[in-house]
Amino acid sequence: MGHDDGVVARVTLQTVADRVGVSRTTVSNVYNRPDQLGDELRNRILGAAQELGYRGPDAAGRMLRTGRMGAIGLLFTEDLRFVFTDPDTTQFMLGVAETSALAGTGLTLLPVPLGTEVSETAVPYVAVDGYLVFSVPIDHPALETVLRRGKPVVVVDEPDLGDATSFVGIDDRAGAKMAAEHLLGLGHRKIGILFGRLSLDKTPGQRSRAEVHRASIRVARDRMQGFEDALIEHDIDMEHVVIWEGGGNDPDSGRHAGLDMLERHPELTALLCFSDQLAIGAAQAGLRLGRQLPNELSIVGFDDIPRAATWDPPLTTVRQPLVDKGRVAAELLMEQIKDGGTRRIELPIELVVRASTAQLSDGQRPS
Amino acid sequence: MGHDDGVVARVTLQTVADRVGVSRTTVSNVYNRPDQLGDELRNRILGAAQELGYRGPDAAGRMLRTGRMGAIGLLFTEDLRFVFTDPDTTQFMLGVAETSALAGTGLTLLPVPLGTEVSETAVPYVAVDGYLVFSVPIDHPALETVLRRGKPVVVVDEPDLGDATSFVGIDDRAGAKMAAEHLLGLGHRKIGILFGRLSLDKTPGQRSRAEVHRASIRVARDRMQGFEDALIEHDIDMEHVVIWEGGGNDPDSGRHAGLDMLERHPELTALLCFSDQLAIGAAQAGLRLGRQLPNELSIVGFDDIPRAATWDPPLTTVRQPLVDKGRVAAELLMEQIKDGGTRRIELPIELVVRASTAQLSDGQRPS
DNA sequence: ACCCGTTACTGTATCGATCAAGTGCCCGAT
DNA sequence: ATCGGGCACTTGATCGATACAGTAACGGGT
Repeated sequence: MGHDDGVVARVTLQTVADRVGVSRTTVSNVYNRPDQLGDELRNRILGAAQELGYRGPDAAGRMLRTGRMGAIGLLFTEDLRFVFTDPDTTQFMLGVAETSALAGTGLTLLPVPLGTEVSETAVPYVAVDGYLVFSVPIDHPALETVLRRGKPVVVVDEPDLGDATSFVGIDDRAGAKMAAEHLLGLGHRKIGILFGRLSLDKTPGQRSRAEVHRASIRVARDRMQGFEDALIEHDIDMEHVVIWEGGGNDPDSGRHAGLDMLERHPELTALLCFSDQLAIGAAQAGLRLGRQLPNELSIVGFDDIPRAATWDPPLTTVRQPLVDKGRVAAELLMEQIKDGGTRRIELPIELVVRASTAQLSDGQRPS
Repeated sequence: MGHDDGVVARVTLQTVADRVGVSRTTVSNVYNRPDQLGDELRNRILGAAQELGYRGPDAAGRMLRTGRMGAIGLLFTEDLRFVFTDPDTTQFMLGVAETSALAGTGLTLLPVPLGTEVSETAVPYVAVDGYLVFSVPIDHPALETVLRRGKPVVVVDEPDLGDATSFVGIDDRAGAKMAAEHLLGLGHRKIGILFGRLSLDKTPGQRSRAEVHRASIRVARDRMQGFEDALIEHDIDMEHVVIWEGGGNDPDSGRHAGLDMLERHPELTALLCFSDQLAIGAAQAGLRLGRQLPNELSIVGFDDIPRAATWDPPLTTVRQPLVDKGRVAAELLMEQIKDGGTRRIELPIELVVRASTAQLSDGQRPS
């Protein structure tokens, strides 16, 4: 060995090659192109490898030469807990997992919880061929780190970085408009809007229209636009629409925010929720306050997570294909790793009308 | 460049070093030991790096030299769907994720679904410092592949490979004995046993005692032993105990198997289930057949997943610390990566009595 | 003036594998 | 007898970075 001794001599391709009396490359071929060798020699080499305790080609050496890492990185800015708990995320992951399994590549989870220094995570150095960025606010520091590495990147939903990366998302504005139009069509006029989070700092509470338009989370901004498109068309005075930020995208946040909203604004007859998770919480809040669903309070969600259909009452919602989103995102990444090209894909959405929304009843009409 | 040209010249440490007029090593130190340089030089180098578009040290090169990959691999033999869906697994993952985040290492998911060739997955080549093997049957081919790489391995639950690897598990035999003793103490004598899966080939149906003892899944064998320990102490004739294999570890399998068991053996007054997931299914089956729980049918689960406490009726179960299991497993792996030592850790278990079990009622007693 | 420790850097020796090109040989076709 | 071509293998170059030993310059203490 050289300067750094002290270790037991490692067994490498060369060791095996020397023992058998062939070249390095030939031994390499045993593992990578077994068909290029005669049977007899291959078995002889395999035997020697076994005997010497050779463990197969070293990952680092191979990576250095080939430039391929055999794994893709998944960037999350939530607590990793989220990945395994939040239904939108798990659905998405299912799609990613399917594609990556098909491609025979590993899936490296890279959680960067709020408050963690990016440099203390594996993000800057981890061996991956590309990154999947899942719904990360544009001002998150991990984003810069990932971009700086210059590897292929696919962004899902957030943020939109133009042609530098591939992008998968939906037409959030149109989806939100559908949801609002549905409620307006049922006669509702006093409609509340419930967001999960508008930016990285998450204090729950009422928000002004302007604040929402300044949100750092694009999806929130776009959906707000969609809601407005419909509401303005129906001559609703936007300045007086009740808007709330729940602080998180989970039923608990939805319940708390829902209680606040409905207590301070009992005139509301319907709620537009940013997600099904929030909608579920809001529905609980409605019930808690003695409102019958959907007759005394209509609720619309977003996403169509599995639970939406089985909830009581089943949620009216805007369906987006979450599993497909994961699948497509992973496919775009593989594509980009292979030929470097970036693409944008917009997945279809659809209004799913279930039992959580109803015609505005006579009793609810302002006299 | 050399033989394989055609690429735009890459920017490496050397490029930057040449530009600034320092040595490669000094540039390396800018990234890895920033404190070893004077401020002025560091900034000059950083400036040049920026200007040349240097993206920071290459992962492959670094790995080759240091031998550290910065990620750990998680081997699963189930569909990856399982990782995000099965509550036992997600709880476990939470613990793993916590520890790995603390250590600043990536988490590489390596699903090897049944029917997939191991060589077509990333398992044999992926860049990881060690593997976490989660409940893999001893005869699974992926296991050999992992072991052959000679990296640190921590096995969780299954299989027990002795001192070659670290091991985290519980005393399954004792846990099962607790569960059985609880039912026996309540007066039950006609007790059915419901397993999820005994080996890789998963056909549901009734099983003999001997078949269970030949199960390739150690946990199943050990728990069977524990059940027997208690039952035999209470003079139950083991040859006539009804044993079922559900085919999977989910509520659906539990429901189907539960229906079969109770229809063919209506004399059963209690069920010992391999997991809470199965117990939930079995409870549904009991209700479907018009049995009142727990008065007309007692059910004991295993694991104490979050849902067990909120199920109706809340499940009596044997608690094992699933999150801790993940945490401890990851810690043992880090330890082994650092100093090579293997250890065995047995986590504590505890019988949690809730409302799914009741005293054998008079009506149930054989006349 | 001398000793000795520290700081800030340089130079060299690898780490292990793969690729592109080349070599020798055998075989059938001309 | 010669040529072309394919097979089975070898040679030489290279991927990018870090560990470690070494050294020049500096400065405080006596």
